[in-house]
Amino acid sequence: MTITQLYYVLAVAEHKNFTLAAEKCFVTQPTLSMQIQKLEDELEVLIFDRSKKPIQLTEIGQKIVSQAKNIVNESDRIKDIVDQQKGFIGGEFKVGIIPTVMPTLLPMFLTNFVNRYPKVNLIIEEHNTEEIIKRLKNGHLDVAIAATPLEEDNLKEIVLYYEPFVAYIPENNRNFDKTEIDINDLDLDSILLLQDGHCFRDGILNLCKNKGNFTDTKFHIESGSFETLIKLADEGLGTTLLPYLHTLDLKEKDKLKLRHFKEPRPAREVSLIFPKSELKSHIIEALRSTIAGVIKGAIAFHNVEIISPLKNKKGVY
Amino acid sequence: MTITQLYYVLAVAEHKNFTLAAEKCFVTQPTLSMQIQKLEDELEVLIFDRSKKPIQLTEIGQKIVSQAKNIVNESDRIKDIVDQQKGFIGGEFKVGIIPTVMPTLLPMFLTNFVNRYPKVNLIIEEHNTEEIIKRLKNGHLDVAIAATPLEEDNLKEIVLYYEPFVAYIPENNRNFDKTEIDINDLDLDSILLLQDGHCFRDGILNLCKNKGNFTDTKFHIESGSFETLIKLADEGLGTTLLPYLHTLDLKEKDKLKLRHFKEPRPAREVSLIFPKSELKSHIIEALRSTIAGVIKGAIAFHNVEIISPLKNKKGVY
DNA sequence: TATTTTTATCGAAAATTTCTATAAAAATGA
DNA sequence: TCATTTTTATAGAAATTTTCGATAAAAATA
Repeated sequence: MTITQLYYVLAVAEHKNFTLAAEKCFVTQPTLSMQIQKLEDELEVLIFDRSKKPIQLTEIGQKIVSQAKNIVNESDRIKDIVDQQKGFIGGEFKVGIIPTVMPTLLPMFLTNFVNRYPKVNLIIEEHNTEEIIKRLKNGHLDVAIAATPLEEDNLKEIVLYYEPFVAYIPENNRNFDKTEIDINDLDLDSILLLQDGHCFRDGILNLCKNKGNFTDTKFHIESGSFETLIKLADEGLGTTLLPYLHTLDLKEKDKLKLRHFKEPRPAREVSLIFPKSELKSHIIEALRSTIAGVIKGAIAFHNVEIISPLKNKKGVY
Repeated sequence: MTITQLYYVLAVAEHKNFTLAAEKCFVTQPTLSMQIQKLEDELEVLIFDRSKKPIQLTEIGQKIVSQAKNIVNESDRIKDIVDQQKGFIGGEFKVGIIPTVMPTLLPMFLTNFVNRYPKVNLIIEEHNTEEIIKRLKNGHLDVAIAATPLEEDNLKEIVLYYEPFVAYIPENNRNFDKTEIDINDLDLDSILLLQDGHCFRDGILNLCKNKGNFTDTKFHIESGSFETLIKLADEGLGTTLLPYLHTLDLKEKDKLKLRHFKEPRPAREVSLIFPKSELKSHIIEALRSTIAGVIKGAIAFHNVEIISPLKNKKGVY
């Protein structure tokens, strides 16, 4: 059994087609067919059911593929280990970002980073927090950007910045006339939230719980994007909370509906998260310093007391 | 990079000698030398420092070896997965056993098992509970026999038997004349115990704690074997507790010093422990049924109320 | 310094992987 | 249904890789 054979198996498992898989592996179809046959002979099992179209994995084939992924993954890491030791900043680098951070943060650092580290092949993926944790742990992501603290075993967190929440209050709302707003002013039943799984929502709910005024009311109107929430709020369906960076993109007339919170301001902690093994620590540090550089100009609320929703934790940002 | 090359690296790392490593791999020394050079060329690092005698791993070499172990381990599992699917009972099977179970249980089932499953290459290792958990999780053991419950993530437990504790009371002790003994009769300060790390000791301490009369006294006399404890007890240094199976091997005159407990009897739960992935479930079941068969005759206290020390759990054994 | 032990290098032999060409089988479409 | 297309398997040759035996070079030992 060779690692190459396992690669070939994974390619066929993915594309369900020997010819296509061979192309992706940059070999001819007979080469790939023979190598897979050799492996099947050695293990004395059929990995693929070739009678089905498209080709299917056999029961045992599924288990073999799953283990083959492990092996190929682990063997790819050898290269990473060597790069790490050499301090080489380059190679494939997979970054996971949560949806509520992606559109605002990514454009701020992307160009900067790829110019500074041209040898890094950056792969950005959007996932929710749960998926991000899973992928960091199984090695499908090298690093992630998400709301913290997560306090997950084997994962390390480095805070990038604290992003305050800003209330978006439509004109007909009773709080519209206030210049600054307090958390307790908000009617929790009418806060519009993001759908489950988005950590930003978790953040807000925890915040409310921590303030001791969280009621178990069901929020029937939930959306996956702030754009929708803003429109719903404008329709008079309630208020919503926006992370500060999102408010920068609002239309001028919508910006008039923003109300900052009184101190301690609710904020979310946004961090770099990565496996404790720190396999790509040099690239991670490169990413951290790039983001730190661009964020400094954008979030200028230094030394203001804030309160982080996920941990009711006070800090200075 | 090939799995074979990684095997070769591991062999040299183990034997610190190319010639010897080549022998163990059943290839000639030039073959092994060249393959390792090829890998070093591909990774562009030196794995071994050949200037030192005996040969040493470089810093990066250590990391590569550690990862190579992973990869080789994971690739060996492919064979296990196939065997598992086929229901084949054979191949390498590593069993870990704690020291306080090893000498009594192993002789009872070993011959029986190897006769019944001649294709299994049984490898027995003695480790303490902590080490066993580690090795089950990293794949160095297929199954283990230890005192339970452990309640470890990713490990499954199947109870083999409940083994009562029997008090060993020297003649000069105030409890010697009792025919049956109660847990509360024992003077905790003078119970002789096994040294730390042996789960049997943990078992007794928990038992005492559960009975609510555990004092934080330091036990200055601690030993690694029951034989020593018995001798110490005979010297008048206190009493000790023995697992039932150990009492069967005592000399006749020492058996006179044994006192069984009143119900509910203190007992330890001895279980098979294995990864939830159940890679070798057929062999594990074969082992379980073999042990169950021989233990039935040995521990004949069925339907007697017992109390298990690790969980203050009552059950019938 | 001679001897032994150990590792590296060389060229040939053996084994393997891959390729091209083509056959066989299956799916598609008129 | 039958020709056409698509897909996989097979065969033999070429290329590559792995291994070996012989031996050189280097290091350790006596």
